[in-house]
Amino acid sequence: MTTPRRDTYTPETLLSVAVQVFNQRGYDGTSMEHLSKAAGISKSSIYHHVSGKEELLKRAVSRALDGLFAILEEPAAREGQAVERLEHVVRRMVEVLISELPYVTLLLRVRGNTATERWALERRRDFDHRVAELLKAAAADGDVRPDVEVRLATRLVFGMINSIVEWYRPEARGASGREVADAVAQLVFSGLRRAA
Amino acid sequence: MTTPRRDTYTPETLLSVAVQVFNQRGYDGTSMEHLSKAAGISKSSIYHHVSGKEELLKRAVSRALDGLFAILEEPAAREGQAVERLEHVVRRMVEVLISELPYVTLLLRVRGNTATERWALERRRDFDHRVAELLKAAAADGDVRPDVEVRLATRLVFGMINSIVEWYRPEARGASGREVADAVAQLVFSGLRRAA
DNA sequence: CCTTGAACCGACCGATCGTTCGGTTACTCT
DNA sequence: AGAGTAACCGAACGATCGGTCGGTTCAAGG
Repeated sequence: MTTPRRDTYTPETLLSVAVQVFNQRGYDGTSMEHLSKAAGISKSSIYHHVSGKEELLKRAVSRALDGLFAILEEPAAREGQAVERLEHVVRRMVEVLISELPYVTLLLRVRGNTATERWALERRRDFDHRVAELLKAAAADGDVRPDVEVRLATRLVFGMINSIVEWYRPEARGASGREVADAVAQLVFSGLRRAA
Repeated sequence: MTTPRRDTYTPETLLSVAVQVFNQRGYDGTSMEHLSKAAGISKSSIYHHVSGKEELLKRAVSRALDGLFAILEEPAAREGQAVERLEHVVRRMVEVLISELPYVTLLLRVRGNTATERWALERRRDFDHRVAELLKAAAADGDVRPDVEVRLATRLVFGMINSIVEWYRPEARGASGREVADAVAQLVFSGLRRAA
């Protein structure tokens, strides 16, 4: 049994510091010196916990991707009408995005310069395609308006959801995750759903 | 009269190359070596045309910001009902974003590490506030649904519009700027406008 | 008390960063 | 032909990059 002896860093606690700095300065704009200053330990000490800068990135984006993919495994995302499953996924995306804000923020900003970043981009595309399939199915059911192209609508909806990371600040307590999810669902579906 | 003698670089033509590379690798992730390779001239030759890396960034974001602010000066953005002016600004934002795609893309990705980036962020905030005022006025007129908070709706709409830079590729000829603007207006306003 | 090992550090590595400098080339104008 | 100059180059600058190395500190376990 290894009990934590004192207040010291683990790869996880170090990650939470690193992700904050990454999001503030950008991954490429963050040096190990920046991280060491923010963490309050020396540059070399960071390498005692993680193998390097890129492992921190990998851990961060993995956490974000795991949270998103888990949504697709939820019962409400797998059973029922496509349009209902879609609405559930949209709402849960907003909630996960907010609960894992710094990690998803970093994920949405990777550009593909390293192998890790390209891997993250690929997994993101997979997820996007899975959601696009849902929208396509809802369109086939006739549950969304037919005058906006499915492909285009998917991208715009993703754009709206993902943009939340650009302004949502949990400490400001302006709106809870559920409230934001409600607003997004309102905007998305009152625009998407065929008028009764 | 200075006629261009041969096919040589000017600050403007060099900028168009640089912005492409910036958008592919990220500003911080782009070295002068990368730029020189992409431009086909030596690293030191770049300094014959521009004062350095940051001037390229400044020129790029200025061009994007000028395009956006010009929208607010158009007659249709200054006269008439607030909700009509808002719709015009939204449509024109999409069109400018697409016609100046690489420059706006770069603008939307700056993080604030340098003085130029912070200046760009500040001007962006100014623009956002101007548009938010329009939405607020439309809400006061009773022309948008009252059950979604104005502040939140503004951010989500901006998010949807700005996200276009993440996927729109002019060479693919999937949809013209006007077609995308139509789709955005459909989604935004069928969700925003009070049912008749 | 003494060994062990996690946590940490300063000094340093080769590589690369943005930038500068002293030229050379090649075109225009007279 | 000769002067002037825009466009360009290779070499090198000090600074900083991500990462390594040989330790030191200190609490836990026997």
